[in-house]
This record gives sequence, structure tokens and C-alpha cells, in this order.
Amino acid sequence: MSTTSQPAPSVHRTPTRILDAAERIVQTRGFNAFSYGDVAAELSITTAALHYHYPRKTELGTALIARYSSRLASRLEALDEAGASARSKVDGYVEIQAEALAQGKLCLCSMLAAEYLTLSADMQAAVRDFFEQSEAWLTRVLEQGKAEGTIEFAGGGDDTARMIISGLQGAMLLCLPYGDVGRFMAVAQALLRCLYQPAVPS
Amino acid sequence: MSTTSQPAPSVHRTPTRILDAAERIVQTRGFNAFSYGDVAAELSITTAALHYHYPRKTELGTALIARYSSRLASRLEALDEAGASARSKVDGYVEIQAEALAQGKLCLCSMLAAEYLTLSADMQAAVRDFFEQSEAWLTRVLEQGKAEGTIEFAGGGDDTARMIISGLQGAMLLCLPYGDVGRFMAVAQALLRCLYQPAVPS
DNA sequence: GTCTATAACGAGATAGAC
DNA sequence: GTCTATCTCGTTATAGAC
Repeated sequence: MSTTSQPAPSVHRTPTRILDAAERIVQTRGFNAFSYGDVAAELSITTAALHYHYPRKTELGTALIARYSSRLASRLEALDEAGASARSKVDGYVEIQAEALAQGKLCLCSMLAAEYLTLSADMQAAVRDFFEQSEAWLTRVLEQGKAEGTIEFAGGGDDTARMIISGLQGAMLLCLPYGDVGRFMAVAQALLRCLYQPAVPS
Repeated sequence: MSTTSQPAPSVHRTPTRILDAAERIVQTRGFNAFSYGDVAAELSITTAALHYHYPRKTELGTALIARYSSRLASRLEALDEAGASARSKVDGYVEIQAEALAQGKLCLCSMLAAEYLTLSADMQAAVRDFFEQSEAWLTRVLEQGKAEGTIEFAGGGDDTARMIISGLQGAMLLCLPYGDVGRFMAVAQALLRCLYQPAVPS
């Protein structure tokens, strides 16, 4: 190890703090209702300083999605490596969504999906990649559950994965106005019943 | 009937044309990415003329939701009056959503739900009312289906209605980037299987 | 009911000093 | 890496003529 040590491990470097603030604002208010001024005020720096780190708004946007995607990938990987059952992985996925909603946030990419037509081509592509990543993971988990005999579904694993993801993201969207995680969990349980207890007691 | 006849039944009066254009723009791009300038350009009038009809953007917004809500109410009423089965009512509800998506549109109020925190209190209340109206209608339909024996579900009718509405709205959100109604219909079918064929063949 | 003109503000972005 | 200062543009909104 040379004496040219790395920069002091300050709790958060400016680019990280920028992404943190921007991410929260976008998840709660949307990309179009978010401005450099909002972030600058929160970090007590000027918008010019922001432009030093992220020259254009779309570059900040793509950085936001990239970090968000890789963070989700890590969490899904962690669920996989825990060697858990398919059901507990699905439950873990639901829990990730519930955590966001508890903070009054949508999934970053669901928010951006609503604003899709107003985004740059780079951001659009990154949003699609995000959902494809989520769908691929959940599809594998559902197939695992089918193999285990713990999850049942009639159609294809991919359509079922999309149904679950759509249902959860839609529930977050419609629960936002009520700031009520309990409402979300009730919908999530109803969705999971379709996988866990497909047969209804008559 | 007096001789003071009503105004010539021009195909569309200006306020109607304004709402038509604004509605489409909001459903495709969002309320925050929509401006008086967009509508003015489309109708070939000035923004000043727009302000004559809708002085403030939030007033245009509330008018938009009011008209949208009452139009949906009419369509749901028509489904009811057709005296149809619960299943065909649910199918009709799905079809209404599919029509919007086929035009690259989200449900107006789903779009506004994403932007909820940036809306005026009036608009927020109107958005909540819209979803409560939808939920109440679908809950009644599901209970009817349960009584008929054509629909089965394990939880409460209201939670099940929220699950269906969330699933459909979420599917529209996630299908928007792909401009693919087929993808939406596949998810919708998977959702309806939960109501129509709860027992999975083993 | 629509126009021209304009006010007032906020946004994204850049130049150049420190 | 952050600042001050500034530019340019788009947006909401109003005043007053026609």
C-alpha cells in the first residue's frame, strides 16, 4: 500500500449524495416534476455544481436508473444465495416493494414508465432493461416453485411473472394516494393467493 | 320551443376540443409534461384563449378528471344495464382498459396517481374518488359473480377488486414502453384466470 | 371568444473566477 | 469541485384591443 492514500472515506461523496436526493424526489414526484434546483437546495450546493457531476438532466437520469437497477440486482441475488424456497423469494420481492411504499415512494422505474414518452432514448432503454431483469428473475423463481410443488400457475411462467409484477406495481401506484401500506399488503396477499392457494375452498 | 334556438350544434365546442386534446396529452405524457402551449398549438388557438375557458391549469385538470369519471361511470352503467353476467362485465372492464392502451394511453387517473404529490388538493381528491368509484363497481360485480357461481375468490370482494384493478393498471403501465396490447391481454388473462379458473389442473 | 403583447417566474445549461 | 453570474427558453398567467 503506497502512502498516496485514497480520499478520506467521507460518509458520502457528492455524486452519491446527488443520486440519493434525486432518486427520492423522482420516486415521489416524478422525473418531470424534479429539477436541479430541488436537489441543489437539499444538498446546499448550487445547480452549477450539480452540472459539474451530471452535465445534463438525462445523464443524471440514466445514472439514477443504472444504480437503481444494480441495487435491485444485488438484492435479488441475495435472495437467491440465501438458498431460500421459491415462496420466500417471492415474499422477499414483495417486501422490497413494500419498503419503498412505506417511504411514500413508487418503484423508480414504474414512475419513469408513466413518463416514458417524455424520456430520452437512453433512459427509455434503461427502463425497459430494468423490467426485463425483474421479469426474468421472477420467472425463474416461479419455475423453481413449480418444480418444488410450492407454487402453481396455469399459464406461462413469464406471463405469470408479469402478472405479479404488474399487480404489485399497480398496487403501489393506487396506494400512493392513501399512503397506506396495509392496503398494498392486502392486494399483494390476494395476488399471492393465486400462486399459493390456487384451489378455493367451496 | 322559442325561436331563440340553441347554438348551432357544431361538432365540438371549444371547451370540448380543449378537453379532448388535453386528455390525450395527459394520458400519454403526464400532467406535468403537458402545457397550455401543447393544446393551443393543436387547436390552432392561443394560450390566452385557453385561459378564457380554463383560467388555471388545475381547473383544466379537475374538469378533465370530472369528465373522465362521468364517462367511465356511463360505460360501467351500460355494462350493468345490459343485464350481463358478472364475467362479461369484468371482460367489458378489461376491454375499456385495452382500448386506451391501444391508443398509447394510460388510464387518466393512473397517470395522475403517479404524479399525485404534485397535484392540487382538488385534483388529488378527484383522483381518489375515481378509484373509489371503480372499486365499488367492480366489488359489486365480483359479489354478483360469486352469487352466480361464475366467479370465485378467497379474500374479500373489495380486496379482490383492488387486486384486479391494480393488476390491470400496472399492466398498462408496464406495457406502455412496448406499445404492445397483446402483452397486456396476456397479463389480463392471467389475472382473470385467478377468478375464473381458480383450480389448477394438476 | 379570440387575439397581441407582455409580465413574471422557473428551468436547464454554460463561462469563468476561485 | 464549487462558486457567481448570466443566458435562453418554456410556462403560467394577465391586460386590454378587437
